[in-house]
Amino acid sequence: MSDNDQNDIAEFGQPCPIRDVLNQIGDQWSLLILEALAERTLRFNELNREIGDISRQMLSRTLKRLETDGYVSRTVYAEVPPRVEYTLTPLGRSFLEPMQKLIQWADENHADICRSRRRQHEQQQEQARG
Amino acid sequence: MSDNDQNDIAEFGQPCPIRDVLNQIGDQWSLLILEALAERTLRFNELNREIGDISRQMLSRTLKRLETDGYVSRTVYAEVPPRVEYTLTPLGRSFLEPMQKLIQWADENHADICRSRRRQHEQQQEQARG
DNA sequence: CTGAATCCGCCTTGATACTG
DNA sequence: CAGTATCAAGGCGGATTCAG
Repeated sequence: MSDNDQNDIAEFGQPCPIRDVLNQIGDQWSLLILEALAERTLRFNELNREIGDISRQMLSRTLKRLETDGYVSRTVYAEVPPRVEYTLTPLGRSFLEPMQKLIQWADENHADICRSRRRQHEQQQEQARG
Repeated sequence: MSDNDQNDIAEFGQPCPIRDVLNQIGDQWSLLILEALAERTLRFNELNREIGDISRQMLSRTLKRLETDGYVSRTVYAEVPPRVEYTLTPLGRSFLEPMQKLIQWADENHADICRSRRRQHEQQQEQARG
């Protein structure tokens, strides 16, 4: 598999930390999952219902990656029917602290961003007509 | 004209603020550009050199989107040869404040994440052999 | 110098169906 | 219940070329 050391960068992360982190959690679903798990431990299908519009496919993949990176821990109970619980690790929990600041910023400034988009869009329209 | 003419939701933003923001700046280059501009105002080719491994194509695209969203302002000087300067808007500057916290977190925890990846990877290797 | 336009490969994502 | 396998589609990013 990793017969050479060149693959290590690809497998174990870029040298730039923030780029690596953003690549991992900047996708469609990771943050939503982490926030859902911030409330409480959840099972697979509970997460599925909680998020609503995620497919089991993507939920499974994203959870696996979050687990690989150490944000989430996965516990399997030897029961019938099977039960698997997902919960935040300390790392995942600590990640949400700075992220909350960013979420707050997004909430406060999203309207401005949309306004800017609208304005730029209208200017382009005018230029197109002019 | 543009790469694609999308519908209003794509142009003016998703209803969820943080998802919208992350989709915009969570790409390969946006954050690097914002950080470069946090130091000082830069011209197009200065940015190109500063970042190093970005193509002019992507630099142009990303700058345009950052301008559209209001993070960056673009000033054209009527000179020969042409000169275009990019600088952060107040919005862009305010965005970097919470983002700095996240960058700091990434710097501090990146090693842990890589360690976790390595460990998970080795466990999978063992399971494959077992 | 500062981009825009075009073409193209890859990766992510989604839909669907199947397994234990 | 908790996933995995497979296939198809679209977006992202890169290389190259053209333009003002």
